[in-house]
Amino acid sequence: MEISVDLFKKLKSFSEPDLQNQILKHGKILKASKGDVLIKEGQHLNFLPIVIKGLLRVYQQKEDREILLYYVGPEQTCMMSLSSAYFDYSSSANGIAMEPTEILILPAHVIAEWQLKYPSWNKFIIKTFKSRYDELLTAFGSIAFKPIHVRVKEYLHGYIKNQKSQKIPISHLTLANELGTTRVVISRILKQFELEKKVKLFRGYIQVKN
Amino acid sequence: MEISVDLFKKLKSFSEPDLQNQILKHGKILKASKGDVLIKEGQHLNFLPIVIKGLLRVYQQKEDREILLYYVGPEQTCMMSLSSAYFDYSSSANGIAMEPTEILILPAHVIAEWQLKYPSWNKFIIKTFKSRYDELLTAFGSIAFKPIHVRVKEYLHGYIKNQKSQKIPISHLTLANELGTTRVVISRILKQFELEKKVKLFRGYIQVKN
DNA sequence: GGGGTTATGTATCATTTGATACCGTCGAGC
DNA sequence: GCTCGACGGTATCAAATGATACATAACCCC
Repeated sequence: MEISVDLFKKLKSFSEPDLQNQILKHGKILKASKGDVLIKEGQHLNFLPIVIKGLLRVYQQKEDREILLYYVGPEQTCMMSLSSAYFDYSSSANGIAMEPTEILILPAHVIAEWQLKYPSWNKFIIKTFKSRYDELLTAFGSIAFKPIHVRVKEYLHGYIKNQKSQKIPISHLTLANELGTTRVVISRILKQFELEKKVKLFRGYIQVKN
Repeated sequence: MEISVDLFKKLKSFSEPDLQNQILKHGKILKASKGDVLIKEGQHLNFLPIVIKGLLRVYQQKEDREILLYYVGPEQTCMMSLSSAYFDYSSSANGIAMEPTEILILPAHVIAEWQLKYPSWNKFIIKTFKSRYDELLTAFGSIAFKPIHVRVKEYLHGYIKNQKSQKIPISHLTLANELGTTRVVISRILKQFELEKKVKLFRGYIQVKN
């Protein structure tokens, strides 16, 4: 698909006209449907994807268990790809579209030079590295020190804080995959929370009280 | 302490003469003794430390448990400080000198502009971000999916691979702190390994067999 | 050699987490 | 209505991990 200048209404991080021209010249737009797998573990990536609209979920997998690393929302890019693109490494995670998602694709060979030429690009990259690192560090601290029921609680609270809604549309199985555990464990913990009047459980969603 | 040009024999990453001059102009050398705490959780850092000689250990702590994040060796810098220095955040980990260590200290306000001016500096930063991220990701995967005895085994093998020695000078307690668990757990696992003829245990060190 | 400190061995017990199995319910689609 | 698959509840059991306690041994320093 062709790119239009409208793009930069959505990607405000890239302010320099020169950079915008470069992006228009080298970039492509990709549209992904819900459920499309965009990145696979072990795969070499020679492009950098920047989400314009929608949401990607990036996670690690081991046999039948998986664990969330982070989400990539609009104006963000994916750490795995960034590493791959700069250093020709392969990805160590999987990425899947959670909803219909529009992605700007930039070829790896152009972005290294932008790093020096365009301050806003540079800042974007550094910011991405830092925020992804912080997220991962937080997750690491949680999994190293906190019991699962606390992580569940924090997940729920994190959700309602972001979405401003007490109603969390997630199945027990999905929640288990976010936290790297199994469905039964989650069901048990949620049921306990319900007995403690902290939540109310429904099919397909969880209502957090007061 | 004053800086001399000799420095750049040890820090080969910084090749541009201009950058070297900048470093000479703004940098200071700090000497730390074994056990000196250089970074504390929550602390604001307005400088970036680059290790010249020696070793720093960076770890997270929670109550009486701790877990290793990474080591900072010669020619490397610390992720926490990097984040702090670029974004004026506070550190979310602790850093301590493991041996007598010499550190180049650069004030935070100068490094942001170097990022655009000096390609070798830029590369250094990106490389640091990437390798720290990869380390953390590996650690995260391990702790999420692998039982402790496997992590112990991998720690031992990682050590002998780096140090080319089958003799690992570490106490059970220290090893427990590297992996985020407790001494008794480590003793139990190592004893099991010994019964399986995989290692031989001594006071203060572990001998890995064949 | 004595005294204090650190390192290690080990037993016991509780708790957390995970694996397995089975069942009932709900909702979509026919 | 019926069927099928996803979802959730729950019981049972096993394994991993952690907490506590105590004993012994090695080492350091004086």
